[in-house]
Amino acid sequence: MNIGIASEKSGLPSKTIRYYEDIGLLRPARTENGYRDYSADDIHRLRFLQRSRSLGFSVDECRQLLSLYQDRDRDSADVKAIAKAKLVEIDRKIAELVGLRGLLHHLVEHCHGDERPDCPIIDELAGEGLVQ
Amino acid sequence: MNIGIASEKSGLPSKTIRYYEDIGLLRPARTENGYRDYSADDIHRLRFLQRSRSLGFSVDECRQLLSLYQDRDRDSADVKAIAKAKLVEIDRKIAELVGLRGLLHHLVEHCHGDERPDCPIIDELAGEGLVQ
DNA sequence: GTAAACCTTCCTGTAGCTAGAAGGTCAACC
DNA sequence: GGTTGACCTTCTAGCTACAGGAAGGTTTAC
Repeated sequence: MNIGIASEKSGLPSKTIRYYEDIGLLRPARTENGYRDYSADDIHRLRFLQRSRSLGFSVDECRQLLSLYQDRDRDSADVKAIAKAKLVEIDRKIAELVGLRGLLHHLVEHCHGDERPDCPIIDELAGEGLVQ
Repeated sequence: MNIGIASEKSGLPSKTIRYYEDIGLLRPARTENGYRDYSADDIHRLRFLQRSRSLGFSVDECRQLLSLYQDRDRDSADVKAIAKAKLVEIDRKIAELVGLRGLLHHLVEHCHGDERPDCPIIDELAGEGLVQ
C-alpha cells in the first residue's frame, strides 16, 4: 500500500506519516522502486497513533502506548497509569483556562468598546486595573 | 538598569527579554560598555508583556496590544476586539479539553488496572472499543 | 590580583509537524 | 513514442516561544 492510501486509511497526512517514521515510530517495508509499502498491521498502528494523538497524548506517550499495544504480555495497570497522569494534566489545563476565561470575560464586559481611548483591558495589562 | 534587574522587576527571564528585543518588541538603550539599559518605561512595557502573555495572548497579539497601549489615540474597540477573539478561542479550547477529559475518564474507569493484558484503553485506541 | 557575578553575542535544540524544492516513477491518453 | 499529471522520494527550512550553553568581555568585592 502506498503512503497516499495509508494516509487516507489512517487519517494522517503523508507528511506526518513520514515524520513518524523519521522518529522511529514505525518502519514500513519498501517496494523495489523505493516507495514505502504499508501492511494492514501498519495501518492499525497508524490509526492507533492518530487516535492517541487526538486524545492529547504526546508523541512520546504514544510511543509508550504503541509498544504496550504491541506487547501481548502487557499489564493493563501500565496503560492506566499513563492515562491517569494525562487526565490530571488535562484537569489542570482546564482549570487554568477557566480562570483565564473568567478574567478576560470580566475585562471584556467592562470595556465600553467604542472610539474612546479609555480601556480597562489595557489598564489591567498595564497593572493599573482593579484586578491585580 | 541592567537586564538582571529588569528581569526581577518584570518577572520575565533575561533570555525572554533578549528574545523580545530580537523580535522587535522593545529597544532599550545601551550603556557605554554595551550593556542593555532599561528605563522605568521599559519595565512597564515588560510587565505589560508578561501579563498579556500569561493571559494567553500570543506574542503577535501582544505586539498589537502593546502598540495600542502606547497609542494615546487608540479606540477601546480595537482592544476589545482582540480580547473577544481570544475569549472565543479559549472557550473552544475548554470545550475540546472537557470532551477529551470525559472520554479519557470513561476509559480509565473501565480499565481494571491490574496485571492482566486486557485493557479497554488500548482497545479504544486501536479502534475496537465501545466508543467509535 | 583574582574570583564571582554579571553582561555580551551566537549557535543549537525543543515539539510536532508543514511547506517547498528538485527529482524519480507510473498509468493513461494521443 | 511522447507527454501530462498524479504519485512518490529525499532534503532543507520554517513555524512558536523560548531555553541551554559556549566563549568571551566587564564590574565588583575581597
